[in-house]
Amino acid sequence: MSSITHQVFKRLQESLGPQHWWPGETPFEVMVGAVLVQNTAWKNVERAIDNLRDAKLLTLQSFSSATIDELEDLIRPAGYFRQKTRRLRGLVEFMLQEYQGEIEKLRTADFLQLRKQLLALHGIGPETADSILLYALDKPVLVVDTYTHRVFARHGWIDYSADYHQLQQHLVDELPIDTAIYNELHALLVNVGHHHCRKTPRCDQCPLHNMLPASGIVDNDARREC
DNA sequence: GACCAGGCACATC
DNA sequence: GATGTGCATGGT
Repeated sequence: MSSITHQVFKRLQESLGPQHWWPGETPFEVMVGAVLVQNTAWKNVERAIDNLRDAKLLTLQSFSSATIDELEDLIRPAGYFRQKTRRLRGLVEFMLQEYQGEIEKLRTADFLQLRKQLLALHGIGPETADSILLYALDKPVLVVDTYTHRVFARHGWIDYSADYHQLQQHLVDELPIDTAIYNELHALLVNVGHHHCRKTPRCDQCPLHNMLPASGIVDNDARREC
């Protein structure tokens, strides 16, 4: 018997197809994007990443030797540019200090240990850490976000008060441990978040639109959900 | 002009 | 533990 979460995954996958995430070329670029996208539209992140690429600063080494002023100026379109510049410099500094700036050493480390180290950095919270682990380093870690919370809470599949870890654990418990599934599921949920849940709430185009809450009772919030 | 976007840290009660 | 606020740009 298939869990709700697995049904959601299959349904999204069937209607939306492969998502080809993360939209970034190198592990370092993925990490930069993971920080820059914090509470920000991806379009704005793209501008900042393009700026960094044009300035040849999309490598760990060049990024670390650039000046703060230069980085802030290039990162500006992504918003919160002073904070994000400091956060990225902190992340880069960490990787240089603890892993000699070598992605391969990050990749071969114990990922649960690495997760703790990332969370200890200023400005790296659970979603950013998990995005780095999954999308930059291919670790079997499921990323959850506000869209995930919104969809699952409004359908009554989890409690509104569930925190990041509770939501993540619930989903993982209902899925095989599989990096490819984690990769696609998060991407698919962001996709529906962008195209349905906000712009056209409760539309019949949404892949999840007629999936009923666990209780069978549709509350006002769930009614607004796709 | 208001509201929002793939968070996070910090203050206050 | 819950709730509120600052951070900042660009699109709708």
